[in-house]
Amino acid sequence: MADPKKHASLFLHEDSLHEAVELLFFAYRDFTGVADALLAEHGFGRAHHRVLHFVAQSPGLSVSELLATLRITKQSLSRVLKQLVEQGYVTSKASGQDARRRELTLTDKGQDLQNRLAKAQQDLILSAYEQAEASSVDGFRKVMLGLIQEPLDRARFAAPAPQPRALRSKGSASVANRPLDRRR
Amino acid sequence: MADPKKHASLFLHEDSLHEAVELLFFAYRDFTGVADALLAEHGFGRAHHRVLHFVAQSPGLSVSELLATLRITKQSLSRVLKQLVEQGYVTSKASGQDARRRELTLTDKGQDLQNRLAKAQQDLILSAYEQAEASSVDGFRKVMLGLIQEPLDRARFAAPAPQPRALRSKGSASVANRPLDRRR
DNA sequence: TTTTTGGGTCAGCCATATTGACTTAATATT
DNA sequence: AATATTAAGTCAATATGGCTGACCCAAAAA
Repeated sequence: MADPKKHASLFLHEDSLHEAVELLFFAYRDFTGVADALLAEHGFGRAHHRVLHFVAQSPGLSVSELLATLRITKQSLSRVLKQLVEQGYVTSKASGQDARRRELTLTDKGQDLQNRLAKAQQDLILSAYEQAEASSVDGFRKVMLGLIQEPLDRARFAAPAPQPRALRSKGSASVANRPLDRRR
Repeated sequence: MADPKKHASLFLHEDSLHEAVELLFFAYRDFTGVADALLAEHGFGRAHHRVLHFVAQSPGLSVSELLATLRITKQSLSRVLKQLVEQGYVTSKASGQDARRRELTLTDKGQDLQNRLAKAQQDLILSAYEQAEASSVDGFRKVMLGLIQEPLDRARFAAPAPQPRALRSKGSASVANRPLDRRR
């Protein structure tokens, strides 16, 4: 709205706003769908998958950090987390610094399942990337980022275009290895 | 995988596969979130929203068509559909051609709610479009389309680049006005 | 006439979410 | 040292939105 020229060009795509609503519905339905069969084999659901994903990404994160990311209540998390811990997919050990905090990590068994779940979804994304042009990937990324409302969640994703060399470490230190935000 | 050159360029973006998984999670969470407050005011949930959306898009569609799109069972749909009909958001009348079929349409009340729900989500999408470059929208669209597994659902979206003139009618006959696929 | 189809319904189950209240242990504050 | 706050866990009750299985009815098709 701020830049009238920009808005004018977007006006041409007004139908595409409606279309985008459906694209999100169908794409997300199928994106989650590819992991469901695998989860069902283990008697798990999507809630378990989300826990595995975020624990895999930030090993050692605490229960309250996980709660903030998932945006569910402690009671809701406790049920699935308890199953994952009891069945040996996740370990929960008290922190050295603060013994109240429980640091969550995946066991080998948990990592193995998470790897297979991630592969199923990443294969789908790869095939979508292959069907589009290479330039589409960056556009996809920018629009998706714009859909994320919560600034803290948006901050999880490194800036794409303007990358100060100082911030790029040698390894592929993507967002995957950065600790979650610990601010209250 | 078929084209090794293409794959090589995608290889550079391997981290982006992992990133895309999270983008989908957060973007979809916030995308659905903007409609939730409005739905809650009416005592409805996302299931009601989906019915309103698809009935609005294809007025007169049948129950079985809606079931196929939503991929839920008749029993699951019946609960929410019954509420929507009883509370005067949706009408269900027997078809002239085939009296077994019930043709679903929105009442003015239903259309009004659907308009407000759509606006909330479309405002979010517009703001995401504005934050990205204009070229990003097409990339977003192509990748999202590639994520849709079901060919019938993918066919809902008109081809973007190669548009045979014969298929383009005069009005803005977007996907919104095309009847749903009636194949089994 | 018989079968199939579209739609509806009853009954029960499961997964995932919610709120509210409470406990425990550890850390922080005063 | 006493008190408050925090992180985590738990119990109980409730809601939503899925599911299966078993039916029924009426209309259309075979």
